[in-house]
Amino acid sequence: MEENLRETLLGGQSFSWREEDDGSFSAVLNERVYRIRSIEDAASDPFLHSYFDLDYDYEKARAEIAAKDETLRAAVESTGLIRLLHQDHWIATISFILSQNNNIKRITGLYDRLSRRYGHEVEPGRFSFPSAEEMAGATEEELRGLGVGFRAPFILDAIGKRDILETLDVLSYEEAERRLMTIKGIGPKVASCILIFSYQRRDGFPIDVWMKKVLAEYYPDKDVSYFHPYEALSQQYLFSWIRSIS
DNA sequence: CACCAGGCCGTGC
DNA sequence: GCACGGCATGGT
Repeated sequence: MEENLRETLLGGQSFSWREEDDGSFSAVLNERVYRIRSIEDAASDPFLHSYFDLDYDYEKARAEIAAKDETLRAAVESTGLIRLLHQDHWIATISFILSQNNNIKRITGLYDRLSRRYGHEVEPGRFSFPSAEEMAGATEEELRGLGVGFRAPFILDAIGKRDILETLDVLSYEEAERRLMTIKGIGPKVASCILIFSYQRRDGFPIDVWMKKVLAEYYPDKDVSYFHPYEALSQQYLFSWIRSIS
């Protein structure tokens, strides 16, 4: 089966990527614009090599997930190969604070507005997502004016507690989650997304409104340990699948 | 008009 | 500990 780059980039892990009219994908990351057509384009670039987690064997993981049960097999076969991105901590933190009680399309729009307002232009018309320092002068009124709504104070709290993000790598999942949740607007679901998509914690298992449906309907008598050791990747396949058939 | 979206917070019990 | 209402905004 083939690489599903669209699902990896646009399926809710990241809000940095745009699909161009010619079918390529582009994003402002690492102080430049990246444009790629396929995963092969990432192999020669050190930043993208890490970003796309190219050293992990996703074919093997995918095969083992598919062998677990019929639901996972259907999810894996219908989706193709998806990866878990290795994103910047700050970008992931703000992105998933924005994500609560929101939809992917609108999250992407808010991400763009924050970039245009507080980031800097690395190419004509292309703005970086702002660093915590670039956002440090933001006010609640300003943020609400961009449309973030009730998430404005959460973003301000994250700005003030940004140093937390540099302390999580050495911690256990539970301790890292606990520390992330001291930031307002970060609960278990948002924390799990940050830890998976930015800290390579493959044992996270985000449960949002879509996953509640999947678990209730297909795994009523199971708990998360059932998906071990592929909790995060299994979740991502199930998330993509349930949305595609709903 | 209602209900929903990659939920969380504050309150009440 | 768990249940519940509220929450900004835009789409259906």
